[in-house]
Amino acid sequence: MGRPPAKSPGKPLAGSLDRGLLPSLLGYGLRRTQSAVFADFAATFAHAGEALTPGEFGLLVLVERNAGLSQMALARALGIDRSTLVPILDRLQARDLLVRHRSPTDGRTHALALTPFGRKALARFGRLVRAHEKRILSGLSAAETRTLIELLEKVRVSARPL
Amino acid sequence: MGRPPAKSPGKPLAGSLDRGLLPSLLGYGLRRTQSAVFADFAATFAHAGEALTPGEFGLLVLVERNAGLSQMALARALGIDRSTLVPILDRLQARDLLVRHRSPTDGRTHALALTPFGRKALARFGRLVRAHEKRILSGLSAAETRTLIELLEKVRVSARPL
DNA sequence: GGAGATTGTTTGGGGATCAAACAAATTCAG
DNA sequence: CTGAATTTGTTTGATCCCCAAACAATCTCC
Repeated sequence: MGRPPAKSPGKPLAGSLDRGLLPSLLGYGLRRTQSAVFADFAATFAHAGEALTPGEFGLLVLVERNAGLSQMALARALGIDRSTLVPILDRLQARDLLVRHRSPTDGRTHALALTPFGRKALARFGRLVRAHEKRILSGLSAAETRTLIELLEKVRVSARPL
Repeated sequence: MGRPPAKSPGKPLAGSLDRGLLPSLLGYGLRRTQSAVFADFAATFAHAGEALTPGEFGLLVLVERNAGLSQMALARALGIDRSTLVPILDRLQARDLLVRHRSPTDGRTHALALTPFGRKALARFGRLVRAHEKRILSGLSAAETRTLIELLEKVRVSARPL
């Protein structure tokens, strides 16, 4: 069988693997960057003694800015199933960050809102997120940052609708 | 009960929610874009009657280009724990895409390799991935594509609390 | 009033992820 | 060479995310 010129057999060099075409793929770079950013987010919060995921932060911001919204509306905004949202809200509610009020106008829905404690916590979280963003963007100029966010949006609209 | 002609204060319009500062955050845009790209990837494969995740594709490419590597080396390259890799390889092996050979030089390790069927399948997968990449990048010029991948890499370098 | 739709929840089924414990094999110290 | 330490793959246990289907409570519309 036509074998390429013999390489050192057995042990591939630690750390440096042949990634083939992967580095040229946007999807690959996106996934790796996302993973690194997520890790930086987690580290930023852990260092401050807080615990929160990017998804939870986004959810809290949405609830703060749209007080009284229903779980269905929130699930739709997050792009997840309404049944997926239930345990997430359970956890946030157990942490006293938000509450499910009964809607006075529609007995089926829950009106979501931050607790006073949740509002204070979110202000704290927001400061951590800004510090985190500042760090991951420290290698980019303001113009590059704008370009990056803009290009990501362009990609998003070209991808198939969910 | 007459239905109110105007919007009552509780109901935000479907789809348009106040996202506050989220759209200005790179992490948020990254997460949403990643999600859309993932959905497009899945749709592309489903449309062709194939089933594969981006992670599985990356894994198969790594094994193809580095035949004989161990599970530890692969896990390290993927940035996941070696115990996480086990069920993933089980599934791929059950689909006859790859095999765990016994290493002749080190009885502890498994030498991973694609099966002949796996190589043929990966060639097919590669064509689907290129079509998928072409679509998600259809809104960008070649220069913009290069810029995007380059900026993502810059971010990855800055986000390194690992 | 009653049929049909909506909402939140529960249950069941996939997976992804890590940590800890283990057996088998290798490497290393003495 | 022999026993201790390390490495590798696996199993188990714990969270977590995701969806689909079924269900009761509630609302809407005819």
